[in-house]
Amino acid sequence: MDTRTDTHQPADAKPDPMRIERLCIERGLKMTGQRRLIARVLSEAVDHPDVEELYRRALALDSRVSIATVYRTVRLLEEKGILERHDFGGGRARYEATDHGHHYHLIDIETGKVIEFSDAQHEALAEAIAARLGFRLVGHRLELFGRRAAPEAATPPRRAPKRRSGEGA
Amino acid sequence: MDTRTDTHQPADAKPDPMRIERLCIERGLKMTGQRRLIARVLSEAVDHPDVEELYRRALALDSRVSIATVYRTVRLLEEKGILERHDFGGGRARYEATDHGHHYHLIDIETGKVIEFSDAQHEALAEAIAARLGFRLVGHRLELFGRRAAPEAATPPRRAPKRRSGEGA
DNA sequence: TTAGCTGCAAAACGTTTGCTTCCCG
DNA sequence: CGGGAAGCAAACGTTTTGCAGCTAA
Repeated sequence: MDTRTDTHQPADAKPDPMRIERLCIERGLKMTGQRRLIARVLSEAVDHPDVEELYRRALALDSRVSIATVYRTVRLLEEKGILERHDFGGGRARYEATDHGHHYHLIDIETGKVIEFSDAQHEALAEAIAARLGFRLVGHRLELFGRRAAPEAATPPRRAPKRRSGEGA
Repeated sequence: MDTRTDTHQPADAKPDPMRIERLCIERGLKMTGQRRLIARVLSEAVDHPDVEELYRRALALDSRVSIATVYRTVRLLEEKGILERHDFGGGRARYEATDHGHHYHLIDIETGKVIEFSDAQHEALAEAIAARLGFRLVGHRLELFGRRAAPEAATPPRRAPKRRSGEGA
């Protein structure tokens, strides 16, 4: 992790459509057709889709999946440490593969877009704070909520989510 | 906010049982019996109770409240900026008064206990990162998940919450 | 062969809401 | 008095689950 605070959203995309499947096999998971399908959708995602979005993408490739299986699978993969669950508000959990390094999120409160960034300085600070409090850091998350800075003109209005602060995949 | 990373959980407790009610009146809210009751429970809380816990505490003082009112009230107070909602995992929202300064949370993953701390250095860093990404920081949250450091002997086992990573108020 | 996965529909969960009655201001 | 608040129960949207049948290993 570098000191530079760099964005890498659709930038360095996921080149390998079998990344996740490989991870599943590594952890000894039985690979069924639908798991392979969901794994592929996850491998190709460069965003933070929720279950419904994953289901939609999976259906587009093969209609023989049910949303219950998507739920069961993301849960399984989360338990196996392959996926990370996020709650960015909006009431639904959103997922992301854990295999592209630890990073943080900046949520654009106007558009709901999530920007990823990493920051070594912050990493160190978190570690230091935990130590000072007498803890060994196991995990941490930093979420910034911001508005695009001045330069731009006005920004388009936003639709209100059911409740909470949310966005949409 | 000072540079020192200091804990202040049950430490500087809430001395004034009418703090929240006063804030409500300041913002022009109509004060009913149940709002006063809920405000009092909130004023006395030194933790991060969820709605059910608030309801339980309120009931103990006066049985003439319904959980629907608790829900409506926390939502109202959140909109008014008097309360802050947190999602520490566990599937239910947890609340905390906003009137004791911006701070962060360290969640002890063994016990589920939440420790509050503030850190000016981190505050500045968050601001800087947002600026670097071209955003004006509107809000941010930092959550550390840790395990009590070595010195202690073994730590007691944990009960598993329904799902997610959660804890309990 | 069989442990374990899938689909379906129903249940569970936290939370919101429609409606009527009640009360604060 | 009038507008907003409370209580109840029903509705909601997301997620989990029981069960019967199917499938990877």
